[in-house]
Amino acid sequence: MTSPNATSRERILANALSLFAARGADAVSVRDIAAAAGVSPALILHHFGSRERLRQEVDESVIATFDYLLDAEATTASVTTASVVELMTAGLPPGSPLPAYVRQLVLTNSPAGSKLFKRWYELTVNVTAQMDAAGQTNPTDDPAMRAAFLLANDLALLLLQRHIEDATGVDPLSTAGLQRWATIALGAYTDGVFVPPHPE
Amino acid sequence: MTSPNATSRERILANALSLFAARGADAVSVRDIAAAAGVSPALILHHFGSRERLRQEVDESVIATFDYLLDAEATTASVTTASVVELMTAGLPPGSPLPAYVRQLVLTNSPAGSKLFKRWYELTVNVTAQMDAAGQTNPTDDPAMRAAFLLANDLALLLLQRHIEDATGVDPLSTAGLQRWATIALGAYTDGVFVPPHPE
DNA sequence: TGCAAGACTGAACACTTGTTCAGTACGGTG
DNA sequence: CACCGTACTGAACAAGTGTTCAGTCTTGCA
Repeated sequence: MTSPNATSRERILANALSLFAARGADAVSVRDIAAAAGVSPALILHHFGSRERLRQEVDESVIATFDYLLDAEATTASVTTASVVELMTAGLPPGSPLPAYVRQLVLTNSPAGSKLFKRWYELTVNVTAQMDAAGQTNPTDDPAMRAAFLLANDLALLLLQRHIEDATGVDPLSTAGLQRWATIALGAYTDGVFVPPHPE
Repeated sequence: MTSPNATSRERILANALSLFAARGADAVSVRDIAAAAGVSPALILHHFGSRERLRQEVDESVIATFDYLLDAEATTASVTTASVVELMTAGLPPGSPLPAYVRQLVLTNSPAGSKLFKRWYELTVNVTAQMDAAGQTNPTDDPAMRAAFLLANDLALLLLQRHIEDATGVDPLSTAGLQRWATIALGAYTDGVFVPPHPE
């Protein structure tokens, strides 16, 4: 899980991230993390002061990772889909605990979750505004709500991953699943899903 | 919160539901519920045997409520939007803790959450299949994934309510907010959001 | 070599948790 | 009336929690 020559501090952080992601931060004790990292519980308090500060530091590291991913995306690739989920699956190693951790962040009332959502929302507003200006979207008189709609739908895939996998039999975050999902989403957002009530 | 002539057992159930919905079931102690219901902690164990069985009973009552709502919807109204969120906001009293509880259910790995999602998924599959047969939808070769997409987008509104309210300034589950949201959703699903890459 | 600073631990602390249990109050039935 | 079952409580228990602390081991610098 962690490279064996990592410092104890780094091992604590990495294992805390994994455990928080898997079970939710409130369900993980200092002793759990200590056992996973192979250190004594007291060492965690020595390095981080309190359980809460460890949690905050994990939050900050996650936010920093996303800042890095967004920067990398902004410089290298062109603006393609502006999908947070695709950004994550493309930029993170396959077994990364980060998607699960983000799920926990967004669903609890943590300030880090609010920060991430707010950042993604502004990104969505900007991208859709650019597309508006380029004439690539159908006009709307409620761009704020439309951005929220698109972002929420994007995150829904992440939040409901398990349930969607249960229902359809395919992990929607796998390569194959994501492709099917993206096909549906793209089709829905361009051609629509329902036919207009007054055809002609 | 609860009618004063309700039995202690009913008061315990109602207060447990509210507290579970607000904080998440794992963050609520037996003593918390006892204090809210105005009884001793031991009485909760007397009526329900264990904390876990109380939790299960709350889950069952929530599922029963949704069964009732779905039945009522099926008999009275015609199939309009098949939106779970609209079903909830229309069929529940304004201050109901149920939406928040469902959020908790769906986010944790609880069997009750899986049960609800599976039920809603089948409902979505059926409704879209009917619309397919009636020629009210654009054709797709992946109806299973399309149903998952529509359902996930619907639930996203519920799961991300707080964040959407923070970002847009409007509670998307309020009457006004829901109307704006529905307008966006309907427009997106009929006319599309993005213009096709090859216009003509 | 000596010493200071940091990494690190085991044991203990005060507290909260779910649960048990003996016992009280009460309401209906024989 | 006596009796029994049920609702209900206060006190206690064992286990788990975050945190503290005195003390050991190691490392690098004077």
